[in-house]
Amino acid sequence: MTQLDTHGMLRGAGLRVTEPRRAVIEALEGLPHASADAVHARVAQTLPDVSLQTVYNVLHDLTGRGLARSIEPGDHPARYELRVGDNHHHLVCTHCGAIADVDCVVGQAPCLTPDDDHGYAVAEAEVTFWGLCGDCKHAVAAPSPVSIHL
Amino acid sequence: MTQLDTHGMLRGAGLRVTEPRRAVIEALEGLPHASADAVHARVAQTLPDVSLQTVYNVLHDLTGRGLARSIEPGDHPARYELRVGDNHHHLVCTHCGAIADVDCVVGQAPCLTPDDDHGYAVAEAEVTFWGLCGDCKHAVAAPSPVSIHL
DNA sequence: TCCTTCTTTTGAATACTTCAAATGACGACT
DNA sequence: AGTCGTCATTTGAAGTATTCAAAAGAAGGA
Repeated sequence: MTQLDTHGMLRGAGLRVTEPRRAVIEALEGLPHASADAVHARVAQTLPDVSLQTVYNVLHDLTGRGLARSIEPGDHPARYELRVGDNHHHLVCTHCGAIADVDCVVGQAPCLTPDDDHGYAVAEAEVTFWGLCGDCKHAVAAPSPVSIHL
Repeated sequence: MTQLDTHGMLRGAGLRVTEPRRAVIEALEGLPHASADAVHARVAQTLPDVSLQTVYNVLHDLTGRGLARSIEPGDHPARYELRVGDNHHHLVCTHCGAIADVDCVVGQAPCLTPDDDHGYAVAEAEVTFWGLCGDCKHAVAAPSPVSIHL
């Protein structure tokens, strides 16, 4: 099990060390690609009084300081992950919103560049693969007779 | 100016031909990458009684029948475009949300196919380039003294 | 022209996220 | 160890983009 130095992470980023913040980081470690709501539920297991608003605040602080990254897939709620700095992309399930990491086999940062930047100062290339995850693949393709009558 | 056969487009897709629908298609022709709100404003110039709800309905119908495509960039409102069927990507301004088309990307092909699909049935690879558009590049980098005191 | 079905309207509701003011706690400094 | 200023958290509400639902209206095949 990777030992997280939550204290060092926070202090190194210039943030005060508090229980809610440590708990959010640990939640993200256990739940990669978790939504704010999922993080809140996980944090509540050990710190029942931490509000959802605080989770949003913390996630905002973490992403602002580069300790976390937010993923905003289309119409699904935002997800958060601790993997920052490495160049990886995501597989997103169009049905349930589940996310899996895809490592960029070509290695270094933006593996793609536009042929015409239209005057934009391009900072990042984001690749999202849309599809059905293992569970939804079966659920959607072959719904049980019961589920039809919902 | 390209003459749009709105009647043929709608009938060909199995949709009834109505003024609001023709107006939405024409709005998208004049405003590529427009938001629902922007489409509504444009439509209202000729058909003031068309509601925003109707615009949402029409956009939903058009995307459902493959006549239009929706782009959902992070936390910006959804945008719509008539360009469908060709494989192109987008440049999105992180500051104002402006969108420009990118016809093709140069770089390593492996990035457009996941090395490990994690059991997903991948349907599409979407590439989004994030950056600052021409206007925002200057506005953000060198704000005028006046704007600082807002 | 009639009639069925699809569209549009109106009004409200939802989900996710952010804003704001007051209370509370971290930690730099003494 | 104690003080104090600044930053965090809580509480409660507001906001934005979008969707739901029921009733009235229009398209177009027979």
